Amino acid sequence: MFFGTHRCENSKSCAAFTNFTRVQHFFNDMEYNHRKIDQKWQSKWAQEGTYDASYNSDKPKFYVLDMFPYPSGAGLHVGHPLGYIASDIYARYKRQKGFNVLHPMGYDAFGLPAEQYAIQTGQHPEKTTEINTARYREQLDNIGFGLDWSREFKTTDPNYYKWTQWIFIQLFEAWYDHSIGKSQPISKLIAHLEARGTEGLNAECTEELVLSAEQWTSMNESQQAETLLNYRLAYRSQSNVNWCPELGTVLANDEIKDGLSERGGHPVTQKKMMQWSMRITAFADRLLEGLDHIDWSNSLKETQRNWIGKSQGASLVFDIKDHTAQIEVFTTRPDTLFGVTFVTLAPEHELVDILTTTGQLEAIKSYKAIAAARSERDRMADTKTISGCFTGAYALHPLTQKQVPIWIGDYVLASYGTGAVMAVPAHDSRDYAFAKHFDLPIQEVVSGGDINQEAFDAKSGKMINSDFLNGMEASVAKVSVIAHLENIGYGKGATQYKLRDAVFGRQRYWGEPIPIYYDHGVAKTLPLDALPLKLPEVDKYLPTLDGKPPLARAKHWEYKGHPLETTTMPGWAGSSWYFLRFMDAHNETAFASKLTTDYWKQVDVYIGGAEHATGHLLYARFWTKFLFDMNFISFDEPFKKLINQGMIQGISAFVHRINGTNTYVSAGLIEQHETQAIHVDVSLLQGNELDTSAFKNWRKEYEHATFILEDGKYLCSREVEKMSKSKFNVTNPDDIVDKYGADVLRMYEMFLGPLEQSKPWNTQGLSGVSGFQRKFWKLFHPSGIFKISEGPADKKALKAIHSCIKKVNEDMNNFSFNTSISAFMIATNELTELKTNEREALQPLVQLLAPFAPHLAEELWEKLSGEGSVTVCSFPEHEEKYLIESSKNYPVSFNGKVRFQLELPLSLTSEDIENIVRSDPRTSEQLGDKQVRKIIIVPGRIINIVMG
RNA sequence: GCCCGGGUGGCGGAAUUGGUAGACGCGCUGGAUUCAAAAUCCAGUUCCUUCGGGAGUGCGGGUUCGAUUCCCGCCCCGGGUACCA
Repeated sequence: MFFGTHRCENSKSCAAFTNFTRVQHFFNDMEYNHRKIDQKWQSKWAQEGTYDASYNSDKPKFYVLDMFPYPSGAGLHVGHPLGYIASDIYARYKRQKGFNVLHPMGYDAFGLPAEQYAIQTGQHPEKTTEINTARYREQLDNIGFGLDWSREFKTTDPNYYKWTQWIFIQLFEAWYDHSIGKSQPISKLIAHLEARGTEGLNAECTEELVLSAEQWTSMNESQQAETLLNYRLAYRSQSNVNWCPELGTVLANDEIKDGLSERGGHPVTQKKMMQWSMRITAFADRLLEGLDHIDWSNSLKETQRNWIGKSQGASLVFDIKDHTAQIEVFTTRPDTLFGVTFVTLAPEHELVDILTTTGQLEAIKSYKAIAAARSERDRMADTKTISGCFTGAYALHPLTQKQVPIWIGDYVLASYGTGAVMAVPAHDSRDYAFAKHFDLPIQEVVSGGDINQEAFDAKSGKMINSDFLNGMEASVAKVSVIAHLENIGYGKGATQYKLRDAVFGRQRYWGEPIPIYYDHGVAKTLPLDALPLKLPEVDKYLPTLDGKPPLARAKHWEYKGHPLETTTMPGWAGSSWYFLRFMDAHNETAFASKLTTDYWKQVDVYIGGAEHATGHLLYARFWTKFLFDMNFISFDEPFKKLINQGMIQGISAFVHRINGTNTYVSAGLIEQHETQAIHVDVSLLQGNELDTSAFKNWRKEYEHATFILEDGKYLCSREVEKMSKSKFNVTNPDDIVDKYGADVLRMYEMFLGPLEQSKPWNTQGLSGVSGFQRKFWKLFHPSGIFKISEGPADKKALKAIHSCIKKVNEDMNNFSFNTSISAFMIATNELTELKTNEREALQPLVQLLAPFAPHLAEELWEKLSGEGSVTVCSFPEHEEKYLIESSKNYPVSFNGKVRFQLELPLSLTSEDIENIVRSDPRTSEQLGDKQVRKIIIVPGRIINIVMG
């Protein structure tokens, strides 16, 4: 030991000695100086552009991408970088494996929080976005990511959203041709209409139109424009929104709490509004089918499948007594048609007002008002409250001509299917509950259940009470009914999707302006040279007094004298194609050149949260397929492999205030009092113990707090929650980096648990990883000074290293980084014990560790005089010859319970093993007076003796 | 409600996918070192136990020589649910 010769003679000189040792630590290698080393390598990487990618390379390409962050005002907490660390490790691994790696980063910066903040403070969202992104960048840089920052952009950069707007225009100028299963330019549709009208047209549309060529050509410009909107992929139509009259704006479900606006607590109602939408439903089948060819988790694919919600059944119509109109319904159970005892319409259904009889007018009107006050989510979730109202009208059963009452009920949603259902209470639970509640008849048509007790929803059984279907199996009846309906002209087989067209317009300021102007009411797109259409200045970020969106406040919001569109694009617009922009981030003449998109192609590995399963991930697939159809890119899925990282949760701390007092009682004593739990900042705690004086200083309201202690301490109760500033349970990565270094943060985040799982953050655990790194460093500095031996390494050491290499390689492919880190710890512990110091053993370990702890690895690599940067050295592969075992310590079980161990050579056959086990004295001891009934031997695994 | 995850010591988690449950780390306990503390090192640490054992992977069943792992039925927690990102 370096300090072994120094002896402390008396207490006075000892203080001096302590100071001396600290100075010594600083000046030699004994302690790993993370501040110095992190800084050294981070600036070197930045200087040399170590992570900048280039598309012309003879190496194979590999594209690693993170779901880019929304830069919130709170800055990053330790939960945010989890996915970035994982992707960084993988990108570095791929680089060491000889790939040309693209790993960029940017910001998804449009969105509500910045707008809300702007409304509150009057500060321009651009300004706060600027501040927030700068802070994010600083925090990200601290962690030592191997990111290509030369490609950085924000979705709010006009140079970026210019191309978001351009893609919108391409969507506007396109339609979907089902006869070839592709998007097509609108000019082809116009040519078709001119030549043949709608004859032979198989296009995705809002409403099925029948037009002759003459009818089309005789239309005026605005009629033609209106007609084309029926087909365009970006189009305008009426759709339902949450309208808050007091705020004069549309609200997200997220902004509504218990039916009232979160801001101000005003009532919210459902309202129809003219809105820009995207015809994503045209792509439903391809979005479904494409899932079979991408490497995403089954759960995620399943979520998308359910969201798309393809169901097969029949579409049929009911005549209405004394009306010419018909009610169209979609059903997945046409076999149960004879069991229809009523028809239910969504309260918003367009026929409701026409059908309602005078006697029912008042009742229907007030029910509609009640239904409008409920959000769609409430209506779906609440299956216990049953409500509805009879319209007074009757529908005629298409097969029996029997009259069935027409009801409205809020369990039927206007946005799903046709907004009307044929109710078969005997075989559908929701219909059953409705029928029971309103005492409507229930007619059984499939045998097998007990309809007095509950609906029989099973899709199999024999048909009864169903005329010509009687005796058939339900699945056969289904086919038979559809054929019959087609014959009589009352229906046909149909496929229905739950997926709805995506509403694209937002009544907001902080989004991309939609590049549309209105020429005498006709929507027209801006020419390319007018892009980007920049966000205008406004006096306030609020709607106008007459309820128009904030952009309507802008002066001269017009193009060549024509008014511009005032809604903006949703958050998902910019994030639907950003992965393409990273391939060619500074292109001024195209969203990205074909050359670069052809080279980088899909994202090979995409990492992000599961909360984007149906939003972002579906829209990005949709836009990719569209751009593929239009030949702008040559692949039709954006993300080949996708990993969902879990959340890092915070462990919140609570103090317990005795109700109505300013006295706080320690957690163990709360049962004796009536208390309220209050969040307290976790930084005020040491373990679970509260620093009461720090608490008093924390906030004015606690200045005069008094405490009831237990064992002289004030203990807080703890709870795992989402990590969030408002819960005072956040940990800032900067603090960890400062105290332990970037590599410790990186490794600890990975060590916490499986990447895909949620797990709570516990700062105490850092010392484990930190200890590992010191130990690892010490292998190279056995007596405080760097030293490496050149001779051959011990056999045991080589075995330890090669099993570590093997494990890490396996884990790398499964993204199982937590187990890699324990493998590193195990190897380091063993090598420490073996006092291993040979290059043969230690150098590969540095190469292996480089993706996880790049700063430490670079420093050691330099000391080892490795060639170039460790970031491009090869990644080690294990050699089996070091791992071969000759014997196995068998567990010997009796009836499944392990009773003793038996060390045996692995070369033995089952018979040999059986003979040895039978003759072992411990076996007869275990057997007692029982007989061996069977012996199960799995060579290399276990021995189990069944006795009895 | 519906859809998708998850549940293993005091805590985060591991377990070759049916074969010794609790690797690795934290915490805790004891010891060494120290005037003392930090750091470091060593030992122990699922629970119960009459020290022979017994129980044990959310709960209740089942399949199997053997189940954390497979099957059936529940309970609890997290995410999504179409204008949060």
